[in-house]
Amino acid sequence: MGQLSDTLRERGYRLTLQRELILTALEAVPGHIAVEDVYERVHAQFKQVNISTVYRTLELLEQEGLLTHTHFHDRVAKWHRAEEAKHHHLICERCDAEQDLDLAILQPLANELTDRFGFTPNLTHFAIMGLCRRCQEMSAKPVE
Amino acid sequence: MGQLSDTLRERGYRLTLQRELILTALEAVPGHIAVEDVYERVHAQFKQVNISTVYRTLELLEQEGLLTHTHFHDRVAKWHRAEEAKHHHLICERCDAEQDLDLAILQPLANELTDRFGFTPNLTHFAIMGLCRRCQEMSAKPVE
DNA sequence: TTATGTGCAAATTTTTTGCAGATGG
DNA sequence: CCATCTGCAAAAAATTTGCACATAA
Repeated sequence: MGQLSDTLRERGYRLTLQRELILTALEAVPGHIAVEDVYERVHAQFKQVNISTVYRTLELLEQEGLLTHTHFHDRVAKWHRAEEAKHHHLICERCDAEQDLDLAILQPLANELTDRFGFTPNLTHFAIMGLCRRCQEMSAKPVE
Repeated sequence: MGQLSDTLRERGYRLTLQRELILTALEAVPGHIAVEDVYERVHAQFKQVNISTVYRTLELLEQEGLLTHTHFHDRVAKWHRAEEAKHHHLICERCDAEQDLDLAILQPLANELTDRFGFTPNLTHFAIMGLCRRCQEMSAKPVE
């Protein structure tokens, strides 16, 4: 089916029902997703799936370079497909909206960091927090 | 003494020995510091200080806008003085070295995000992970 | 058949909280 | 004096692990 499962099978991993469900859940969600959310989606379909299997599968996928995780302002890990690493995210701190961001827009900054400091940024783990247009307009008129 | 304690006192908070020690520890460390590290430094000097006091003090300082915290690739919160938010950090994923980064270098990117997407990035919480020059040179010749 | 994967329950790690007693101003 | 802080111990939240059993290939 999905691209992730193909890759796993090709590399000699077993395709269990649990893994299929987890992979499907990941493919259904465009942006970042917490372990807990993966678990809920999977568990809704198949009760006896355990959350430790979710953890183990995500870890496996990360080892295989298919997934990465980041931590935003809280301590909960958020996962997303490595393939999507081409376009990164602007994440609104207030409403959690995610907007895609093309890698190209970060390139000038990346080049400058390399030129000036010899530092090679890892843009795989990259998301910029802030306020989206809508929330900013709302915060113009006081709400709370 | 330190600038942080002055500010706290001015705002009507009590300056306990615990707080003094925590503030001194924070002022002694330039970059990011984990709760555990603050605790160790403080605890070394004054045995009966409890780690929950460290948590509570850091939280208070964040409320007062004197400190911020971020999460890097692990789930442990890393704290740093808000005053230092003017210059951000390049952090090496391999050796943990931190290099200061002037806000100015991020300004073109910030402007572009605002112009193109109406998105206002929160540069308070900003650190770029990657490989520093030294680690990169080392990884040229295989080590492991 | 059997190496790999899973469920379960218990352990770890990081952080938070309730409460009774201590203390700065 | 007394509102604010702290220590302690226990709870919560997120994640990891050991082990016996299950199962994809």
